[in-house]
Amino acid sequence: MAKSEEDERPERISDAEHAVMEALWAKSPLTAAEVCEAVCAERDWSLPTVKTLLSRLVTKQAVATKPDGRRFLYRPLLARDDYVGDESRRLVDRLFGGRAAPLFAHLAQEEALTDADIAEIEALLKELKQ
Amino acid sequence: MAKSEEDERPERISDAEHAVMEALWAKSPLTAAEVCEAVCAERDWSLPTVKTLLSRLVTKQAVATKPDGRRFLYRPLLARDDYVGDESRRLVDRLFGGRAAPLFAHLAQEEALTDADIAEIEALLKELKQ
DNA sequence: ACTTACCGATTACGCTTGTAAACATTAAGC
DNA sequence: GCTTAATGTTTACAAGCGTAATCGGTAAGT
Repeated sequence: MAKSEEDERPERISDAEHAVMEALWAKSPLTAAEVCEAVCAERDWSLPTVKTLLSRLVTKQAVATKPDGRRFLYRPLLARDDYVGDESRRLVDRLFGGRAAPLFAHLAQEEALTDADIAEIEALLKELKQ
Repeated sequence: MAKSEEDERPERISDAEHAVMEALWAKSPLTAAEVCEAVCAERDWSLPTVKTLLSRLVTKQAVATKPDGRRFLYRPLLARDDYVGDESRRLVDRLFGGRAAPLFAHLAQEEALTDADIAEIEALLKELKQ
């Protein structure tokens, strides 16, 4: 295994592509038509658009295909947790110098925190501290 | 005032543009050359690149200019807090259905929370709860 | 006054993204 | 067997972005 050079270039996933990923994370595998059923109404897309996005995601190795008769079944290769973690960290790094507390302060300030959020975060903190 | 149609289209700020904004948020007003001093080394940019980004930011009404002799002084029009708030909310909306608690769960999981963060968040929670 | 150096403005150019049409292939129905 | 409908592939094209060179004006030095 001396050769792992052209390997993992994490290739950012665009906004439109992300919508497709969400559909596949919600349920997979799906055909292109099924993905369209899940997202075309919401985003006002046509089936060809979804197909383009799916191919790009395949190229980016974020989605895998398995032939099923004449068509393909699409399945996420990238785990949602990984994606979400990467994106969150990117934001925190870019805007808050990598520290989460100021992010929290901002969300609190904007009243983006519900009571449930606060309770949940408290519970998490308790766990972290022990 | 019946006419406020061509008004505020919030025009997303790109990644490169954001770097320029950070320089201006750190200190302003600055000349183009001074902005370059602040960011060109880091991002490996040339002065013309910075000038392009500055013009685009002016077009997007995120930066204002004031003539100073033959050159311009650049100053942020968009407040950092507003920008940061918008971006944070966008992320939370897109990835966590608008709820902040799952974001924290993720950051905690990735050990992106330092002890200082935890202490700070606790203090904020205390304030929020009262 | 003439040249020079410094600026903003204009133009450039390849890449990604959003959005899709056109094309090719093939399974299925008549 | 031939047509049609479904499906992936190829091509398209405008807008945004990253990165920058060039142009044109003008203040400053000589």
